[in-house]
Amino acid sequence: MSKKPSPEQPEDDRDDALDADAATPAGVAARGPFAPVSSKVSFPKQEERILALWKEAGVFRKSVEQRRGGPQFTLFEGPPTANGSPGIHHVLSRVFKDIMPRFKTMQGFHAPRRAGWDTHGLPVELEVEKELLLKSKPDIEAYGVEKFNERCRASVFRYVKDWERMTDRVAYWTDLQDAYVTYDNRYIETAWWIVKQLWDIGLVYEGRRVAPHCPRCGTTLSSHEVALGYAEDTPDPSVYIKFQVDATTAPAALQAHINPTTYLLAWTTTPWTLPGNSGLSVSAKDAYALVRLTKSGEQLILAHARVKDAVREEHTVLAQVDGAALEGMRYRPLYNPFDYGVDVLQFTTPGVASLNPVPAPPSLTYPVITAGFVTMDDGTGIVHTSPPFGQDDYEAGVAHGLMFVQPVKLDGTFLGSYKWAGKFVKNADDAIAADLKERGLLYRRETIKHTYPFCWRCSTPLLYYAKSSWYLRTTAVKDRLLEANEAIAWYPEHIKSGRFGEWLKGNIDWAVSRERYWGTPWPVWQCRDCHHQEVIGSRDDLAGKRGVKNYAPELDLHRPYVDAVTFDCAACGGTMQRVPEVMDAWFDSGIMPLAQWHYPFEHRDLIEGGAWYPADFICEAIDQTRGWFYSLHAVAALLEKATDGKIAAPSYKNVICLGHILDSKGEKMSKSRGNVVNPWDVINAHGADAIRWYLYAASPPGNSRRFSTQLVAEAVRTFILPLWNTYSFFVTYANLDGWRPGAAPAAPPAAELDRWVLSRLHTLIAGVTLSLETYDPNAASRKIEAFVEDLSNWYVRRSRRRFWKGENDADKLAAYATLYECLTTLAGLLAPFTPFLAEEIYQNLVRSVQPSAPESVHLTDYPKTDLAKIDAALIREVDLTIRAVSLGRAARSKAKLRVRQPLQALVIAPRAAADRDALERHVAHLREELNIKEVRFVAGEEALVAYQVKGNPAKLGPKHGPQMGKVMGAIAKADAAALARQARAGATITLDGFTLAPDDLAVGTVDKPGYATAADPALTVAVTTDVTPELAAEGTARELVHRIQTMRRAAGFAISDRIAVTFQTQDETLARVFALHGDAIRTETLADRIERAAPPGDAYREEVRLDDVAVLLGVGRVG
RNA sequence: GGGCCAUUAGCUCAGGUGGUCAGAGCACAGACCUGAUAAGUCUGGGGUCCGUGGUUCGAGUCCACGAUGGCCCA
Repeated sequence: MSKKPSPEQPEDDRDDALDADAATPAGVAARGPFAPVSSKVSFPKQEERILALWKEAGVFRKSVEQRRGGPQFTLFEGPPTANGSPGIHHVLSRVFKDIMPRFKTMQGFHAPRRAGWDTHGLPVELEVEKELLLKSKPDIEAYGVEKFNERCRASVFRYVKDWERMTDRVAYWTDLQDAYVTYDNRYIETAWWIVKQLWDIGLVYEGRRVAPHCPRCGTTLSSHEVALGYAEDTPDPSVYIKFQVDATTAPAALQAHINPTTYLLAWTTTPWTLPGNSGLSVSAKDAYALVRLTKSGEQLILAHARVKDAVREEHTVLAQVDGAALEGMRYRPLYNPFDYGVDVLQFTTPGVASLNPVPAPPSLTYPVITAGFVTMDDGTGIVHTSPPFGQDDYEAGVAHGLMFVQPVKLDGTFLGSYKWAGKFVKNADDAIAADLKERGLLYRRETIKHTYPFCWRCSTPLLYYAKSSWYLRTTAVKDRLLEANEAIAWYPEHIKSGRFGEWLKGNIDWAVSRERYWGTPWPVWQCRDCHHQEVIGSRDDLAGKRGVKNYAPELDLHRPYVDAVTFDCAACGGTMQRVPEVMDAWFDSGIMPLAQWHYPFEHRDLIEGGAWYPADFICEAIDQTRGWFYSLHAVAALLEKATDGKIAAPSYKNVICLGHILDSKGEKMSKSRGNVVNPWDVINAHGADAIRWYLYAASPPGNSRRFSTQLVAEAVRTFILPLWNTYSFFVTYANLDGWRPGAAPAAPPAAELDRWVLSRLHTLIAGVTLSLETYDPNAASRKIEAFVEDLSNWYVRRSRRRFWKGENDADKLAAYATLYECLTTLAGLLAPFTPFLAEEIYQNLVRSVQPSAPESVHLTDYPKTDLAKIDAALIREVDLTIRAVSLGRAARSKAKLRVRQPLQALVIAPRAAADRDALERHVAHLREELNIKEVRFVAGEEALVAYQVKGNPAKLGPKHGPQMGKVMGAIAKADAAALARQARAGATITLDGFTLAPDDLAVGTVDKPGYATAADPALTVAVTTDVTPELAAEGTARELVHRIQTMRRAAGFAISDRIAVTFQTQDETLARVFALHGDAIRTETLADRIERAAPPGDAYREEVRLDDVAVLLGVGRVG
């Protein structure tokens, strides 16, 4: 091996990596075409330079534009809110959103991407309330809705610069300039249009729903807010109430036992809801008992299973019936609302949530109903039901046509003429209990502690309160929701029928209005006089109304401006005024497919032509199943019905549903815990590619994942650096040789190594493409990792001498062409994953020598598999060879024979004949890798190892007990090889009358003298351990080469410097090594001469010991 | 209280349809190799595959119940 003259490697970090036309750095006389690549590189700095290049050349725009005319690939951006700074979980979703359109673009799809911002909603209002120190809705109104909404509008883009910087820096390619914004008038107009379409076919209605309500703030709380305010161990009354039965309505089975003091016994922790009672719920399938209290003679009806806990006095069970039999039985109200001046309404048509006033009947009774929510876990199995309070109660009221008695005002105080009128509900509990006790209707009273929600702002207990709300009748399209879900490909798949499917099955109508300020105004106008209602479907619609006032074309459609617009009532001529509600911000997000284009007022072709509807791909975290995933799906199904299928469901075809990012301890990241990872710390330390690669490769996207900066650093070490080193290696040698890519060689390369790695490469292309086409970036990235491992640790290692040799023969050129193909193909494959690294490699390896090539890797086509280059058999053979090498190293290690010491033979005993044939084709690699003179094959491992068979006392003891000694003795005396063969074959062995199972024996192997072995299931590999004086001398010579090379480096010589070597030793054996192997040593170390002499004064010298023999070595530059 | 997911080595994770599946990487320890050198290779220790029952000739793998954690709902 001869070393060619070479320039010194530049140490500086290159600054012109991307500038293919830049002059070669001063002082570097590279003959090759490639910019030198330092193994020390700052990836974050390099990425910044690449960002600048993309920006300058407009690469993103070009990548989209050049595919115009290709099939469309549409991504819907789930709009984030920019009123908080982006965290690592936002990086996660941006990165997974990014990869698919990049991949599809390179496959020829036209994939325009449009950003969007979610700008409405309670979180925005809360931020502003906090800033302005406002505490309630009255506070906001006093401050002024106009000014309040101005502040909201100003705050939503507070962190938009941070978002844009992060988006740009992690290379999430999306059009931020043309982002859609949900507060835009055009966006709102589309929202109105959609509501109108749904209204016209009866999918919109006004109803009530039970919502957590803060009586002090006068507002509904979102579930998120409720979650903030739960207090455990809240004491509350626990009362058992007696409801007097109407004897004539009792079921036949009980009739005979009913007396005038027979009661239904119910339990509640909220006595203040009792005046609103209008029904008692029982479980149809459970047994109920009529019990007689011995002492008082009173009779109670309650669940049989609850008698023991609820009735703690002497009693007898008189009769028993199923809950179902109690249905329809009636009882007298505790408080007849007609006597207390409270409005009485009723769900007059069971199943319809519509309330009508009812007149007072001559004698008022309420019914017993059956309901699914009744359990036998606590209480009496009879549940006091009050439709104005509690979701279950309300639904039961609708289903059974119960009366609706609301004795409590929104501020939480009682109205009417009750003794406790004007009191706050919680303060009325005692008065009500006392009143019932006085009337003999209180059976028992205790106090319990349980978890109860309080307002997180003012600590007022929340009331579940039936409030008026606008609904979208999603239940009318429930079947379509389920059916269309079948057409969506979910990743991971379990979401489809699991979390999302279950949610759809339990579908209830969507309460879509909010009594708030900063949101899309609900487009219903109502007549002040006759309550006639109209929905406005567009600005023109509003402008054209008869008698319209306060409307102008430039009108901001938000509150309070839109509230001022009135027009004449078509029914009575009165004044039509907008109702006060705004829309749920989830509705904003759900209509985004149409609203981002101001459909149908503009861009009809984009939607109706199918380019922008439905989406091919969306991607968000799992918490969106009931958020955006649902709002999109629900809007699609409703619109499908309203447009006769013109806008069809589903509105998206593929979803990657991401798991959450947890901290390194598996806990949720939250500001209060202080365990939030700032994405910038990670980006600045390791780069965006590192964080991207980690997120793709570490675990399947649907799993929640523990995150730490440490793990990103690991991704750099295990993947990015090995790839970078391979690339750096290639550039270094290609430049030394002046190699440049030419026309691809027509014939397949002669070297098996080349054919092997290309076969691996093209298998990889097929695998990665398939994985990405099935939305599995995780599988794709793992395949790439495995390939880079093979490329770096087998192909390059095995090929190093081919690159290093002096002459530029065909073999060397083939090696260059092969490695070049691998690296440039990897650049293409990696472009959607690690866009910066891919670009760097592409710019230097392709653009620099091929000015006509596309100016960015992101403008190239995705690599395509050449099936002709795939040789599956060869891949298996090399895999076997790598394993044999690994075993050979293990065998050497066992015998403590370092690889620098040549050994005579490697002996392989393959189990399968085919493996022998395969390995025989690769003996050259085995010899070189293991530093072995010859490779031999033997038929069975008996030539290499002897068997040692012992009894396994743990197994044999229980079976043979006292006979153990005999059994062990028999085994010891028997033929070990024969026993081993039988045991390994899994046969039952009979020995001296004992029956032995295979695992009764412990089979060990002992290397035969002269061999060290290592084995895996397919191969046993041995090295000969005899080191002859000749081999020893050769080993010492190699050791000397190594020491001299190390000294060259320590002395700071250049790779190509020629040297003179001197040595001094007392040991004649060592001196003979210099004599015998002097030529080899000189060649390897680029030494002109070797002399047994003292080192000259200017030489670099070291006293070294080789196997306890001292030698003074000196190296000096010559010439 | 309900639903979905996860639980495999100290850490991060692989382990289609039950049959060498007890693995990889990192970390740790020891050794080796090396002009890709702030890389690389090999070896080793370390695990009741969360627990308990069940189905089966056979269970990380299927079923039931339970525990812990995450998420979404009550």
